[in-house]
This record gives sequence, structure tokens and C-alpha cells, in this order.
Amino acid sequence: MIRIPQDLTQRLRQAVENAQKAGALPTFEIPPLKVTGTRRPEHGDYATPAAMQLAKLARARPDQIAGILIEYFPQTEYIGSLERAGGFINFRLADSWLQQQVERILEEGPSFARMDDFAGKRAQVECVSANPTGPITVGRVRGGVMGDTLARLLRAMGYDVELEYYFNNAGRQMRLLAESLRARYRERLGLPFEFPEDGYQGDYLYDIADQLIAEHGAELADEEDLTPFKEYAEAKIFEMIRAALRRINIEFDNFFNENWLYENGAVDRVVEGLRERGLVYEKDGAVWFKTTALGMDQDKVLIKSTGEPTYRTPDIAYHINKLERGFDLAVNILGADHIEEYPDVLAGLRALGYDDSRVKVLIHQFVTLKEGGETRRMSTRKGEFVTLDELVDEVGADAVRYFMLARSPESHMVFDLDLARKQSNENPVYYIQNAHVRCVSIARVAEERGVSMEGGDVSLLTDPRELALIRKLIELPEVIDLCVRELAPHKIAFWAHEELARVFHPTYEEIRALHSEVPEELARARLKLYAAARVVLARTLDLMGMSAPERM
RNA sequence: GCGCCAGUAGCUCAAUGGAUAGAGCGUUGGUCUACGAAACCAAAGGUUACAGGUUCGAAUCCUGUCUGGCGCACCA
Repeated sequence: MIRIPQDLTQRLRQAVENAQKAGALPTFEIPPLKVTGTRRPEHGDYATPAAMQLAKLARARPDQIAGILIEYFPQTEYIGSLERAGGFINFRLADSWLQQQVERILEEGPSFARMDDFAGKRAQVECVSANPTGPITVGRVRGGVMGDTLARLLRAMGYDVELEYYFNNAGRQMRLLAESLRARYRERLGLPFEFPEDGYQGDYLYDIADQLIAEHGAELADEEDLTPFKEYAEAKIFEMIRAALRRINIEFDNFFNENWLYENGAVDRVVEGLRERGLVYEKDGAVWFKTTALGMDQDKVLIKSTGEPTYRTPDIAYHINKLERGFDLAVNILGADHIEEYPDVLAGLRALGYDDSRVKVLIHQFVTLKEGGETRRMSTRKGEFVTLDELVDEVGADAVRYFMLARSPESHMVFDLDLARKQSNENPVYYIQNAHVRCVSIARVAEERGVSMEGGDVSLLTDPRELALIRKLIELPEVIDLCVRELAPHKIAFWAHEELARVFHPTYEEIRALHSEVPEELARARLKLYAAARVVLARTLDLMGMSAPERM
């Protein structure tokens, strides 16, 4: 499937070269040129300000250059017209080509907008990566939705993608969790208990304690070893997390335990590797990474004076592991609170001779919950959170996915719970899904009335509204490309709502297919159009991990 | 104090340095005896936080100021 802006950009460049060869333009190095969609129909479908960009280099007036570029532009079937508008060049798609795309979408079906740019390449997306100390917070959910959607978009571009969850089940936090569970266990058994200071206060530990009692009775009541509590809590909490994520269609391919990096010596090798390169020194009993030698503000600690590594040492080892597993692209989705850590990781990778350009980091800002006009702080420790399960119960899985996705990562997102509750009837989610429902519905009614789209002649689709809908349908490959190129999965959510569904509904409302005044020939052609729209809507919803309902 | 991110319509948010800054929600007023009205049409609503600067052109880039979020550990 052709991506028009990319193709036009190439042709534009060709036009400049052609004009230069012919002597119509002076010779100069051609800067990157830009072709964009337009905001107004009178500006055509695509436009370029290239002539203005080139005015200085070519030492000529923009409108003259525009004329020259048009003259030397390599024509192609999809371009209906190209015209000069001051310094702009406006492109308009050919009606006949657009009509033909309806057939094409129907032929491609569910594999429409499946591209092979990165066929044979492997990508990994790491997200969520919360330690198993409690239900995941809404911030992690945001990262998970972004990651899973990005994974789907990468697959559409041909990547073989793995979704990975990185976790740490050792250390102080897990010990605290185990102590908290032991306290709840004893509490439920009616025994004296000591709840640890800074322990995990959430109700979920009561549930887990109850399950523990159901399985083991009181046999662990005097257990000194924390291990059984830790293992039990970890297993149950992971179960909770996975089940909750599954409800919003997020299924991880791999869970990676940080501990393995210690067991196989990868963490030690990071320190040794850096030491061999003279980037390590000891001070105050700690081992330091001389990041100032790599252009950073201050040196960082690799191993604390207690002998335990800091988080950044295994993090470097983990990223090396990703690269050694052969991923061509490894995207890490992180909350803003981790913003300081990845420069260290990348510096470590570079210092050890790895190609850090394969590692990309996508940072998202926090999610604030608002309820009753008040913002709520999330804290796993204090047990103050709205769980993903609760969120799904309140607004539905599709709405959770959509809302978490439909904001640019750097925006500080406010999730208004009151609004979300109310919103079940006036939600953008339904606007998109209803478009799909309408396509299914018309096909059903057509069948009931014995009208088939077979043999429909798409060249009858000449109404501007019909053509406008086709224009939107064929944008999907461009949108996917854009999302992947910019690592901006939220853009497909905007497009689905504000472009695709927004153009669909008025068209559907006004362009009737099964009406007594519509000749059957035209009806068949329109049924094809709506069948194609269904294909694109279903594909778009699938890319966002949302359902494509057949009835509302 | 330092760093990162943000500040756009009443609210939640868009907008690749390009043409007249757009949606949704909310508000107001209209549309179904035709494929599901969870829809459609229309109206009102803006000094893009503020002040300078760069540019043919700035919400976008630069400088400064203000406000908010997050960091600034031998926590992860």
C-alpha cells in the first residue's frame, strides 16, 4: 500500500533534480523537503511549501520555483492535479484512483495496512515492569497501553515483536512485602502480630493472607523464614497483575527476572568491563562510574558501600542482554520518575562498545486521578490506589485503553473518575466503535433485503462525501508509519476518532445505500464502500487493542 | 537552588516551522414513519501563560519571567 506523503516527497526531490539538470534551477544541495496533509479542502489533499524553502537557495521567487517544480514533476496515476497557490504546491488525488482503492481494501481485508518495511527485523518493547509488590498503578497502566499499542504498530510495519516485563523480586521492598504478608496472616489467624513500619497496607494482602490460610491453614504461623511468604505473595500478585492486564488485552511474551543478571554474572561483567576501560574508581567504600569522563555532570555509584549494586548496574546489564538477544530495536517505556536513569544506561552501553542507537526510550508523564474535585495521590505502600480492575469495572476495557492512549506521552494526564463513570454514554470510544457497528449493520440489512455488493461498480462513487471517506480510509498506512517513525502511539487514537470516525458518520448519515430512491447499481457500490470502511475500522481498533463490536 | 516535562476555548486535549490554531465534552438551538439518534446539522466560545528575539512565515525554535508536575540518593 502506497504511503502518499513519502512518495510525493521523493517525486518532489526528483522534480528539483530534473529542473537542475535542465538548467531551470541553479545547482545546490537539496535540503529535506516536506509534504503535508492539508487543513482545507481548497488546498487539495496534500501540499508542500518546498518552493518557499528553496527560494533562497535558488535565488528566485517562490511562485516561480513552484511553477518550475510542477513543470518537472514526475507524474503518476494517483495524482489528479497539482497546482500552484502562491509558494505552495497543492496535490489532489485522482477520483478514479481513489475509487479503485475500495476494491483494493476489500482484497487485502484484515491484512490491509500491513507493511513489510521491517520484515525480518526483531523489536522488543519493554513496559509496565512493576515489581510484584501490589496491584499496578494507573501510571504503569498508561505505560502498558502505550507499549502494547506500539508493539501492535511495529508488527504492522513488519517487525517481529516481543513484549517484555522486567522485574525484581529481591531486595528490601520484597522483604517488606513478605513481612507485611506474615503480619496479615497472623492477624487473620487471630495471633499477635507486628505490622512492619512502612509495610504494605493495601487490602489485597488480606485477600492473599486468606488464600494462604485456605491452602496451608496455620502451619506457617511460627515460620521464621520469610521465603514462603515472599514466594506466595509474589506468585499471587503476579497472577493479579497478569489477569488485570489481560482484561485490557495486554499479554506479555516474556517476564524477565533481574536476578538472572546476577546469577549469570552479567552485572559483574558490566563493572569489570567499565573497569578495564578505566571508567571505574573506588571512593568512600563505593564503586563509582566515571560518567563525567563521558560528558555527564557527575559520577554515579555502581556498587554501594554495602556491596549491593545500585539499580543502574543491572539496568546496563539488562540492556546489553537485550542487544545480545539480537533485537534491532529495543523500546523502553518509562514513567517520568525514571527520566534520569536512561542517560546513564545509554552511556554505559556506549562505553562498553554497544550500539545504543538500537535502544529507544519513551517517557510518559504521570497520571493524576481526580475524583470529587480532588486529585488523588497513588501509593502502593499505603494502599491508596485505584486498581486497574476497578478502572475496568467502572469504564470498560476499551475505554481504559482509549483514554490511556489518547494523550501525548509528555502531557500530564488527568484521569477524571467521575467523568469516566458518566462517560459511558458519551464516550469517544463509542463514537469509533459505533462506526464499525453501522458498517456491520448495513451489511446485515442488505443481506436481509437480498441486495449484494457483488458486482458493485466503484466508479459510481463520485459524491464528494464518498470520496472524502475513501481518502480517510487509505490514510491508515501513513498513520501507522507516522506512529512508528515518531514512536508516538497516541497518534493513531486521535486519528481514529477525529479523522476516521469523524468523516465516517456524516457520510453514513447522508449517503444512504439502501433507500428506495437509490438505484441498485449505486447501492451495490456504496455497500462496497461501507464494507471497506468496516475493514479499516476493524483494523484500527485492533491496532489499539480495542474490540470491534458488531452491535451496540 | 539545579535539571527534565508541561502551560492552547469553561473542562480534557490536538496541531511535521507553513495558508483562516482544531476536536471532544459541556452550553444554546435545530434534525428520525428510510441501513441503530451511542448519530447528524448549526451557534457561541482564543491576545496559544507573559515579555523580548530569530524567520518570508512561530502555538511550535532561542532568551528571560511566572505557574504546575516530576526528578536532583551509596532508593528502584
